[in-house]
Amino acid sequence: MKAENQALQSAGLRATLPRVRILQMLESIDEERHHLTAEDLYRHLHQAGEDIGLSTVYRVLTQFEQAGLVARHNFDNGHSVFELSSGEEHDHMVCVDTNEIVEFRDPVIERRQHEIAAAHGYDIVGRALVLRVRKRP
Amino acid sequence: MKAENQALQSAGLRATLPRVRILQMLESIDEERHHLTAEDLYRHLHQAGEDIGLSTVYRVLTQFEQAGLVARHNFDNGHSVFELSSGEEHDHMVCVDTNEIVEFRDPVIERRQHEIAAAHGYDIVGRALVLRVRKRP
DNA sequence: TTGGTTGCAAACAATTTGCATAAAT
DNA sequence: ATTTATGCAAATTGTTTGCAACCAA
Repeated sequence: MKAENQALQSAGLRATLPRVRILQMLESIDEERHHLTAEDLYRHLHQAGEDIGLSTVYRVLTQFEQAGLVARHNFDNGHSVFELSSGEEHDHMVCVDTNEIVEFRDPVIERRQHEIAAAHGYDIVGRALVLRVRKRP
Repeated sequence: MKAENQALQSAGLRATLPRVRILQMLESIDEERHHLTAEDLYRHLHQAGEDIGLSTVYRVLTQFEQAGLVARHNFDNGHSVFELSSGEEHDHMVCVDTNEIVEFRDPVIERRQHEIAAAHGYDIVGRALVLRVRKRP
Protein backbone atom coordinates (compact mmCIF):
# COMPACT_ATOMS: atom_id res chain seq x y z
CA MET A 1 0.00 0.00 0.00
CA LYS A 2 2.73 2.44 0.86
CA ALA A 3 4.68 1.57 -2.23
CA GLU A 4 1.93 2.85 -4.50
CA ASN A 5 1.56 6.05 -2.51
CA GLN A 6 5.26 6.56 -2.81
CA ALA A 7 5.20 6.02 -6.56
CA LEU A 8 2.34 8.44 -6.97
CA GLN A 9 3.89 11.09 -4.77
CA SER A 10 7.15 11.07 -6.60
CA ALA A 11 5.21 11.34 -9.82
CA GLY A 12 3.69 14.52 -8.49
CA LEU A 13 0.24 13.00 -8.11
CA ARG A 14 -1.88 13.01 -5.01
CA ALA A 15 -2.34 9.55 -3.59
CA THR A 16 -6.08 9.38 -4.07
CA LEU A 17 -7.99 6.16 -3.69
CA PRO A 18 -8.87 5.73 -7.37
CA ARG A 19 -5.28 6.28 -8.42
CA VAL A 20 -3.96 3.82 -5.88
CA ARG A 21 -6.52 1.19 -6.88
CA ILE A 22 -5.76 1.62 -10.55
CA LEU A 23 -2.06 1.31 -9.96
CA GLN A 24 -2.56 -1.79 -7.83
CA MET A 25 -4.80 -3.33 -10.44
CA LEU A 26 -2.24 -2.69 -13.14
CA GLU A 27 0.40 -4.34 -11.01
CA SER A 28 -1.69 -7.33 -10.08
CA ILE A 29 -2.70 -8.00 -13.66
CA ASP A 30 0.49 -7.04 -15.36
CA GLU A 31 2.05 -10.43 -14.90
CA GLU A 32 -0.22 -12.38 -17.20
CA ARG A 33 -2.24 -10.30 -19.60
CA HIS A 34 -0.65 -6.90 -19.77
CA HIS A 35 -1.93 -4.55 -22.42
CA LEU A 36 -5.29 -3.63 -21.07
CA THR A 37 -7.68 -1.24 -22.67
CA ALA A 38 -9.20 1.45 -20.46
CA GLU A 39 -12.47 -0.42 -20.52
CA ASP A 40 -10.77 -3.69 -19.55
CA LEU A 41 -9.33 -1.99 -16.55
CA TYR A 42 -12.64 -0.40 -15.68
CA ARG A 43 -14.32 -3.80 -15.81
CA HIS A 44 -11.67 -5.42 -13.64
CA LEU A 45 -12.02 -2.67 -11.08
CA HIS A 46 -15.75 -3.10 -10.90
CA GLN A 47 -15.43 -6.86 -10.56
CA ALA A 48 -13.17 -6.11 -7.63
CA GLY A 49 -15.88 -3.97 -6.10
CA GLU A 50 -14.23 -0.65 -6.84
CA ASP A 51 -16.71 1.91 -8.06
CA ILE A 52 -14.51 4.07 -10.23
CA GLY A 53 -15.85 5.96 -13.21
CA LEU A 54 -14.64 5.19 -16.70
CA SER A 55 -13.64 8.79 -17.25
CA THR A 56 -11.49 8.63 -14.16
CA VAL A 57 -9.80 5.55 -15.51
CA TYR A 58 -9.02 7.45 -18.69
CA ARG A 59 -7.84 10.51 -16.83
CA VAL A 60 -5.65 8.55 -14.48
CA LEU A 61 -4.15 6.47 -17.26
CA THR A 62 -3.26 9.62 -19.14
CA GLN A 63 -1.67 11.09 -16.03
CA PHE A 64 0.25 7.89 -15.45
CA GLU A 65 1.43 7.97 -19.00
CA GLN A 66 2.68 11.52 -18.68
CA ALA A 67 4.38 10.57 -15.45
CA GLY A 68 6.08 7.69 -17.20
CA LEU A 69 4.36 5.06 -15.08
CA VAL A 70 2.52 3.42 -17.93
CA ALA A 71 3.00 3.19 -21.67
CA ARG A 72 0.17 3.60 -24.14
CA HIS A 73 0.17 1.70 -27.39
CA ASN A 74 -2.01 2.22 -30.42
CA PHE A 75 -2.10 -1.02 -32.30
CA ASP A 76 -4.02 -1.28 -35.56
CA ASN A 77 -7.48 -1.33 -33.98
CA GLY A 78 -9.14 1.86 -32.89
CA HIS A 79 -8.40 1.67 -29.18
CA SER A 80 -5.38 2.19 -27.00
CA VAL A 81 -3.88 -0.38 -24.70
CA PHE A 82 -1.88 0.40 -21.60
CA GLU A 83 0.81 -1.43 -19.73
CA LEU A 84 2.95 -0.70 -16.73
CA SER A 85 6.16 0.65 -18.15
CA SER A 86 8.96 -1.59 -17.04
CA GLY A 87 11.84 0.71 -17.79
CA GLU A 88 13.07 -1.24 -20.78
CA GLU A 89 11.58 -0.25 -24.10
CA HIS A 90 10.40 -3.13 -26.17
CA ASP A 91 8.51 -3.92 -29.33
CA HIS A 92 5.48 -6.09 -29.99
CA MET A 93 4.28 -8.99 -32.04
CA VAL A 94 0.51 -9.34 -32.27
CA CYS A 95 -1.04 -12.56 -33.55
CA VAL A 96 -3.76 -11.70 -36.03
CA ASP A 97 -5.68 -14.86 -35.14
CA THR A 98 -5.48 -15.07 -31.39
CA ASN A 99 -4.61 -11.45 -30.52
CA GLU A 100 -1.83 -12.89 -28.43
CA ILE A 101 0.91 -10.36 -27.75
CA VAL A 102 4.59 -11.15 -27.54
CA GLU A 103 7.14 -8.57 -26.46
CA PHE A 104 10.69 -8.52 -27.67
CA ARG A 105 13.82 -6.45 -27.92
CA ASP A 106 16.53 -6.61 -30.49
CA PRO A 107 19.72 -4.60 -30.27
CA VAL A 108 20.46 -5.05 -33.96
CA ILE A 109 17.18 -3.44 -34.93
CA GLU A 110 17.57 -0.69 -32.38
CA ARG A 111 21.02 0.21 -33.57
CA ARG A 112 19.90 0.34 -37.19
CA GLN A 113 16.99 2.57 -36.26
CA HIS A 114 19.32 5.09 -34.74
CA GLU A 115 21.64 4.96 -37.70
CA ILE A 116 18.79 5.50 -40.11
CA ALA A 117 17.31 8.36 -38.17
CA ALA A 118 20.72 9.98 -37.87
CA ALA A 119 21.29 9.59 -41.59
CA HIS A 120 18.22 11.76 -42.13
CA GLY A 121 19.30 14.29 -39.52
CA TYR A 122 16.92 13.13 -36.82
CA ASP A 123 17.07 11.93 -33.25
CA ILE A 124 14.65 9.24 -32.14
CA VAL A 125 12.14 10.38 -29.55
CA GLY A 126 10.08 7.23 -29.46
CA ARG A 127 9.49 4.17 -31.52
CA ALA A 128 6.78 1.65 -32.15
CA LEU A 129 7.44 -1.55 -33.99
CA VAL A 130 4.49 -3.86 -34.29
CA LEU A 131 4.72 -7.09 -36.19
CA ARG A 132 1.42 -8.62 -37.18
CA VAL A 133 2.04 -12.34 -37.15
CA ARG A 134 0.37 -15.71 -37.50
CA LYS A 135 1.37 -18.98 -35.91
CA ARG A 136 3.25 -20.93 -38.50
CA PRO A 137 1.75 -24.28 -39.48
CA MET B 1 -8.63 7.27 -67.44
CA LYS B 2 -8.80 3.72 -68.67
CA ALA B 3 -5.95 2.78 -66.42
CA GLU B 4 -8.01 3.44 -63.31
CA ASN B 5 -10.96 1.49 -64.65
CA GLN B 6 -8.61 -1.37 -65.32
CA ALA B 7 -7.18 -1.25 -61.84
CA LEU B 8 -10.63 -1.20 -60.31
CA GLN B 9 -11.93 -4.02 -62.45
CA SER B 10 -9.09 -6.31 -61.62
CA ALA B 11 -9.63 -5.50 -57.98
CA GLY B 12 -13.17 -6.77 -58.39
CA LEU B 13 -14.70 -3.33 -57.99
CA ARG B 14 -17.14 -1.67 -60.34
CA ALA B 15 -15.63 1.34 -62.02
CA THR B 16 -18.00 3.88 -60.52
CA LEU B 17 -17.35 7.56 -60.79
CA PRO B 18 -16.56 8.16 -57.12
CA ARG B 19 -14.11 5.30 -57.07
CA VAL B 20 -12.35 6.48 -60.19
CA ARG B 21 -12.12 10.04 -58.89
CA ILE B 22 -10.76 8.93 -55.57
CA LEU B 23 -8.16 6.77 -57.22
CA GLN B 24 -7.13 9.60 -59.54
CA MET B 25 -6.91 12.00 -56.64
CA LEU B 26 -4.72 9.61 -54.72
CA GLU B 27 -2.45 9.30 -57.71
CA SER B 28 -2.25 13.00 -58.42
CA ILE B 29 -1.44 13.86 -54.84
CA ASP B 30 0.69 10.91 -53.98
CA GLU B 31 3.86 12.50 -55.28
CA GLU B 32 4.24 15.20 -52.68
CA ARG B 33 2.21 14.74 -49.57
CA HIS B 34 1.14 11.14 -49.44
CA HIS B 35 -0.49 10.00 -46.23
CA LEU B 36 -3.84 11.64 -46.45
CA THR B 37 -6.57 11.31 -43.90
CA ALA B 38 -10.05 10.48 -45.19
CA GLU B 39 -11.10 14.03 -44.50
CA ASP B 40 -8.09 15.43 -46.35
CA LEU B 41 -9.09 13.45 -49.38
CA TYR B 42 -12.69 14.52 -49.02
CA ARG B 43 -11.61 18.15 -48.92
CA HIS B 44 -9.38 17.80 -51.94
CA LEU B 45 -12.18 16.20 -53.90
CA HIS B 46 -14.57 18.99 -53.06
CA GLN B 47 -12.01 21.60 -54.01
CA ALA B 48 -11.80 19.83 -57.32
CA GLY B 49 -15.55 20.14 -57.70
CA GLU B 50 -16.33 16.50 -57.00
CA ASP B 51 -19.35 16.11 -54.78
CA ILE B 52 -18.57 12.87 -53.04
CA GLY B 53 -19.81 12.09 -49.56
CA LEU B 54 -17.42 11.56 -46.71
CA SER B 55 -18.91 8.18 -45.96
CA THR B 56 -18.23 7.14 -49.52
CA VAL B 57 -14.63 8.21 -49.14
CA TYR B 58 -14.36 6.02 -46.09
CA ARG B 59 -16.09 3.11 -47.76
CA VAL B 60 -13.99 3.32 -50.88
CA LEU B 61 -10.75 3.65 -48.97
CA THR B 62 -11.61 0.56 -47.00
CA GLN B 63 -12.37 -1.32 -50.20
CA PHE B 64 -9.14 -0.13 -51.74
CA GLU B 65 -7.30 -1.26 -48.70
CA GLN B 66 -8.83 -4.73 -48.87
CA ALA B 67 -8.01 -4.85 -52.55
CA GLY B 68 -4.43 -3.97 -51.76
CA LEU B 69 -4.58 -0.69 -53.65
CA VAL B 70 -3.92 1.50 -50.65
CA ALA B 71 -2.28 1.03 -47.28
CA ARG B 72 -3.79 2.38 -44.11
CA HIS B 73 -1.56 3.52 -41.28
CA ASN B 74 -2.50 4.28 -37.72
CA PHE B 75 0.14 6.55 -36.34
CA ASP B 76 -0.13 7.68 -32.73
CA ASN B 77 -2.88 10.25 -33.32
CA GLY B 78 -6.48 9.14 -33.40
CA HIS B 79 -6.99 9.05 -37.13
CA SER B 80 -5.88 6.85 -40.00
CA VAL B 81 -3.86 7.99 -42.97
CA PHE B 82 -3.94 6.36 -46.36
CA GLU B 83 -1.43 6.11 -49.16
CA LEU B 84 -1.34 4.40 -52.50
CA SER B 85 0.46 1.15 -51.90
CA SER B 86 3.51 1.12 -54.07
CA GLY B 87 4.28 -2.55 -53.95
CA GLU B 88 7.31 -2.16 -51.75
CA GLU B 89 6.62 -2.19 -48.04
CA HIS B 90 8.32 0.53 -46.12
CA ASP B 91 8.47 2.02 -42.67
CA HIS B 92 7.96 5.55 -41.42
CA MET B 93 9.61 8.26 -39.47
CA VAL B 94 7.30 10.97 -38.16
CA CYS B 95 8.68 14.25 -36.91
CA VAL B 96 6.99 15.12 -33.64
CA ASP B 97 7.44 18.83 -34.30
CA THR B 98 6.60 19.28 -37.95
CA ASN B 99 4.59 16.11 -38.58
CA GLU B 100 6.83 15.58 -41.57
CA ILE B 101 6.86 11.97 -42.70
CA VAL B 102 9.89 10.18 -44.10
CA GLU B 103 9.67 6.71 -45.56
CA PHE B 104 12.49 4.24 -45.45
CA ARG B 105 13.39 0.61 -45.91
CA ASP B 106 16.16 -1.31 -44.30
CA PRO B 107 17.04 -4.88 -45.23
CA VAL B 108 18.91 -5.45 -42.01
CA ILE B 109 15.87 -4.62 -39.93
CA GLU B 110 13.60 -6.64 -42.13
CA ARG B 111 15.75 -9.71 -41.91
CA ARG B 112 15.97 -9.47 -38.16
CA GLN B 113 12.21 -9.13 -37.93
CA HIS B 114 11.73 -12.38 -39.77
CA GLU B 115 14.30 -14.12 -37.66
CA ILE B 116 12.69 -12.95 -34.47
CA ALA B 117 9.20 -13.91 -35.56
CA ALA B 118 10.43 -17.31 -36.68
CA ALA B 119 12.17 -17.83 -33.37
CA HIS B 120 8.77 -17.52 -31.71
CA GLY B 121 7.09 -19.79 -34.23
CA TYR B 122 5.39 -17.07 -36.21
CA ASP B 123 5.22 -15.82 -39.76
CA ILE B 124 4.98 -12.12 -40.40
CA VAL B 125 1.73 -11.01 -41.97
CA GLY B 126 2.34 -7.29 -41.79
CA ARG B 127 4.53 -4.88 -39.98
CA ALA B 128 4.45 -1.30 -38.85
CA LEU B 129 7.56 0.44 -37.67
CA VAL B 130 7.08 4.05 -36.77
CA LEU B 131 9.94 6.12 -35.43
CA ARG B 132 8.92 9.31 -33.70
CA VAL B 133 11.78 11.68 -34.37
CA ARG B 134 12.92 15.26 -33.94
CA LYS B 135 15.28 17.22 -36.13
CA ARG B 136 18.64 17.18 -34.49
CA PRO B 137 20.09 20.54 -33.45
C1' DT C 1 -9.71 25.50 4.19
C1' DT C 2 -8.62 25.12 -0.34
C1' DG C 3 -7.32 23.57 -4.49
C1' DG C 4 -6.78 19.23 -6.80
C1' DT C 5 -9.95 15.13 -7.96
C1' DT C 6 -13.99 12.44 -8.88
C1' DG C 7 -18.39 10.84 -11.11
C1' DC C 8 -21.85 11.66 -14.01
C1' DA C 9 -23.75 13.20 -18.11
C1' DA C 10 -23.10 15.56 -22.09
C1' DA C 11 -19.75 16.69 -25.77
C1' DC C 12 -16.58 15.11 -29.27
C1' DA C 13 -14.07 13.16 -33.17
C1' DA C 14 -13.40 9.53 -36.23
C1' DT C 15 -15.67 6.08 -38.50
C1' DT C 16 -19.67 3.07 -39.65
C1' DT C 17 -24.35 1.91 -40.95
C1' DG C 18 -29.52 2.02 -42.47
C1' DC C 19 -32.07 3.21 -46.05
C1' DA C 20 -34.16 5.26 -50.05
C1' DT C 21 -32.29 6.79 -54.41
C1' DA C 22 -29.13 6.50 -58.28
C1' DA C 23 -25.99 4.35 -61.26
C1' DA C 24 -23.49 0.32 -63.38
C1' DT C 25 -23.80 -4.10 -65.65
C1' DA D 1 -33.99 -5.49 -64.87
C1' DT D 2 -30.96 -6.59 -61.36
C1' DT D 3 -27.54 -5.78 -58.54
C1' DT D 4 -24.36 -2.92 -56.35
C1' DA D 5 -23.07 1.88 -54.92
C1' DT D 6 -24.03 6.44 -53.28
C1' DG D 7 -25.44 10.30 -50.22
C1' DC D 8 -27.42 11.76 -46.29
C1' DA D 9 -28.44 11.55 -41.63
C1' DA D 10 -28.43 8.91 -37.68
C1' DA D 11 -25.88 5.54 -34.94
C1' DT D 12 -21.52 3.70 -32.80
C1' DT D 13 -17.17 3.69 -30.62
C1' DG D 14 -13.43 5.39 -28.04
C1' DT D 15 -12.20 9.20 -25.49
C1' DT D 16 -12.53 13.93 -23.48
C1' DT D 17 -14.67 17.67 -20.88
C1' DG D 18 -17.84 20.79 -17.85
C1' DC D 19 -19.30 21.04 -13.52
C1' DA D 20 -21.05 20.33 -8.79
C1' DA D 21 -19.86 17.45 -5.04
C1' DC D 22 -15.83 15.48 -2.68
C1' DC D 23 -11.52 14.44 -0.61
C1' DA D 24 -6.46 14.89 0.27
C1' DA D 25 -3.06 18.12 1.85
